Amino acid sequence: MNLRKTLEERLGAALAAAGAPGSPAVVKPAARAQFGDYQANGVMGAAKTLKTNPRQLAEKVLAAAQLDDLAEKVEPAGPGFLNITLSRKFLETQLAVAARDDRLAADTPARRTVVVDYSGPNLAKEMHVGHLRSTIIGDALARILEFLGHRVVRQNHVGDWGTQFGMLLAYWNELTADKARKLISDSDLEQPARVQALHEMDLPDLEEFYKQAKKRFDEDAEFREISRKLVVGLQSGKSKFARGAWESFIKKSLAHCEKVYDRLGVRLGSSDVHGESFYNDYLPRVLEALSAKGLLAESQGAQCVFLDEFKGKDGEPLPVIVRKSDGGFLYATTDLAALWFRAERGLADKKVDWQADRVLYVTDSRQELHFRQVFAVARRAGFVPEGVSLEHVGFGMMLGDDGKPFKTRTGGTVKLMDMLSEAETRAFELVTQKSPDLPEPQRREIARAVGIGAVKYADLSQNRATDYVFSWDKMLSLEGNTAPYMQYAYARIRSIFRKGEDVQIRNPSLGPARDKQSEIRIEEPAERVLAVKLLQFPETLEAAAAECLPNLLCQYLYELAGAFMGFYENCPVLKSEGDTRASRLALCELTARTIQKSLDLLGIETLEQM
RNA sequence: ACGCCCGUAGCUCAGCAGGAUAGAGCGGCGGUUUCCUAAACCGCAGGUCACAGGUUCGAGUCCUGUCGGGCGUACCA
Repeated sequence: MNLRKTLEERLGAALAAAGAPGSPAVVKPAARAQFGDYQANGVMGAAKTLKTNPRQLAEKVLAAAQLDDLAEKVEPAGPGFLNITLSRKFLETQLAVAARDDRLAADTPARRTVVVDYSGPNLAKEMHVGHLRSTIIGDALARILEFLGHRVVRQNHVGDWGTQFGMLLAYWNELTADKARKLISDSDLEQPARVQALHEMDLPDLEEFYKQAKKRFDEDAEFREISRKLVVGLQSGKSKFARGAWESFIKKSLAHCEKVYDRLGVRLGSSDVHGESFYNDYLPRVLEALSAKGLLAESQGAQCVFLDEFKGKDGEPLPVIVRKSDGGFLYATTDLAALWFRAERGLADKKVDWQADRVLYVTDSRQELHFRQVFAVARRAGFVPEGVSLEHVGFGMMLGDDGKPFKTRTGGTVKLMDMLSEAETRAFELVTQKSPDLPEPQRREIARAVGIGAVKYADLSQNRATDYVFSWDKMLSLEGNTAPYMQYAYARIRSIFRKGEDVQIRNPSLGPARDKQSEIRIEEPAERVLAVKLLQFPETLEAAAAECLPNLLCQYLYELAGAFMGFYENCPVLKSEGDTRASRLALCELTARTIQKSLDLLGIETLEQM
C-alpha cells in the first residue's frame, strides 16, 4: 500500500467535505519525529484560497477525516498543519502483508505501455563511458516500471546508419582487397563472396579499427571516394558487398555491446535493438505526412518545419530540419519516424504488438532542445495522440576528480570494458584487504558484484539532472550512501540467519515466509522507525517511476539501512526470546528482502557474505 | 545575442507540489569491540542556501534583476 497516497486521498476527501473541494492535502513524511509519521500541509493553502482561518479549517478537516483504521493520532499543529501518527496495529498489519508478499506490498498502478529508449551506442565505435549513464539509468527505470506492473518496451536506438559506416567499410575493403587495385569498381559492389571473408574476420578492437579508418579517410582522397561510393551503395541497397559487409560489421559491434550489457547486468538484448537503419523505410513517409499537414517548408535548400515556439538567434524562426539540401535525412527525421512507430505505426503495420502510452528518452541533457522540437513536431503532425506522454529524461555529464570531463590520463575516451575491469580490480584489492580469509574464488565473485555495483550505484544515487564527479574512492567506500555499504548491510542481516542455528536459513529471493513466523510486533522505538521505513517502499517506487529519478530509491535505501542499524544496535535478535525473537527475525527478513529488491531494481546484486 | 540548466557546510551531494529549528556522506575532532560481520555504530564542530529586491502568515523552493558556471542555438548524433 502506498501510505502517502492513501493519506493524501483520505485527507483530500476530508478537505472536500470541509468545503475545499479539489484542494490537495499535500501529505509528506513528517519533517521531525515529534510531528508523527506524516504531515499534511495542504490545509493552509486551502484556507488561503477560501480566505478562512487555517486552524479552524484544520479542525473541520480533522472532524471529517476517516483515518481511524490507519492513525492513532491526528492533530492540528502550528499555523495549520495536520500531524499524523500511524497506529501500531496498522503498522503491524501492513508489515504482515508485506512479509507475505513477494512484491513487498507495492501497488500495481494502472498498467501502461512504457517505451524506454536508452543506451543507444554508436556501433561504429566501441562503447565508452559516455554511454554509461544512459545505459544504467535507463535500465533501472525499466526495471522499476516493470516491477510496478507496466508493460515496458526497452528500445536500444543504436547508431548504425551514418556516413561513418562508409569509412569503415572502405577500410575493411582496403584490408582485404587486392593491394594493387585500390578503387572499387561497380562490379566490386557485386561481390557477395568477399563478404564471407569479412564475416570471418576477427574484430578485436573496434576503437582501433575506427581510428585507423578515420586516419585513412582524412589523409587519402581516393579512400574518401571509395567510402562515399560504399555509403551510396549501402543506402540505396544497390551494393550487395556494402550491405553484406555492413550487416557483418553491425553484428560484431552488437556482440561487443551485449558483452558490456552482460557484464553490467543490463537487460538489453538483440530483440530490443531498433536502430537508425530500422526506420530508414519510414523516412520518406515522415516527409510525406509532414507535407500533407502543410508543415513542410523549404529554406536554403533544406526541408524544414518551422514552429512559432522555437526562436533562434535574433528572434529568427528556428527550423527543425528534416531533410538536408543534399537530400540526406537527419537525426530529427529518424526520431520522428521512431516516435510515430512507437505511438502508432508499429502496431498499425503489424510490426509490433504494442503501442506506447509513455515514451522515455534517456539521453544527456544537451539534447533537450532537440527533443522539445521533435516532440512538438510529432504532436503537430499527429504522429502521437494527445494522451501519450513524451519525456526527455536528461542527465548531466560525468566529470573526473578534476571537475573536467572524464578522460584517461592521456586525455582519451575511457572504454567501458576497461572501466569495469578497473572497478573489479579495485574492489578485489579491497575485499582481499578486509576479508583475507575468504577463498580467492569467493573474493573474486564479491569483487565483481561490489565493483560493478559501485559504478552503477554512484551514478544512480545522484540526481540525474546535474553533472556528477566520478570518484573510485568514494563509490567503493563502505561509508556513506554507496553500493558496498548497502551490500554490506544486506550481508550483515543474512549473517544473523546463518548464525542462529535453529533459524531456518532461507534464500530471500525465493520469496517471503508464509508461516506464522512472520508475525511482527512493534515494541521498541527503533522497531517502529524501521517499520515505518519498510512500509514506505511502495510510495518511494511510485515517486521514482513518476519522476524518472532512481536516486529517490537510493536515498530510501540509505535511510532504510540507517533505520535498520538503529534497530540492530538497540534490539538484540538472536539473544531475545519467544515471540519477540520471532518478530525481530521477521523484521530482519523483511528488511533483507526490501534491500535486495531495491538493489535489484537498480540492477545491483546482493551477496550473502562479504 | 538569445534560450535552457545550475550556484546549498572545506569537498561531493539531498532537500519531493512554498511550510515548523536547511539534511547526509567524505574530510576534521572525540567515543564504542567480554555484545547477531568494527568493511560497522554513536557524538561534536562546520551554513547570512551566489547577491539584491519582490509575492506570501511563511521562500533554499515562486517572480524580477545582477554576478558567476555549464550546455545549446540550420543542414553531426
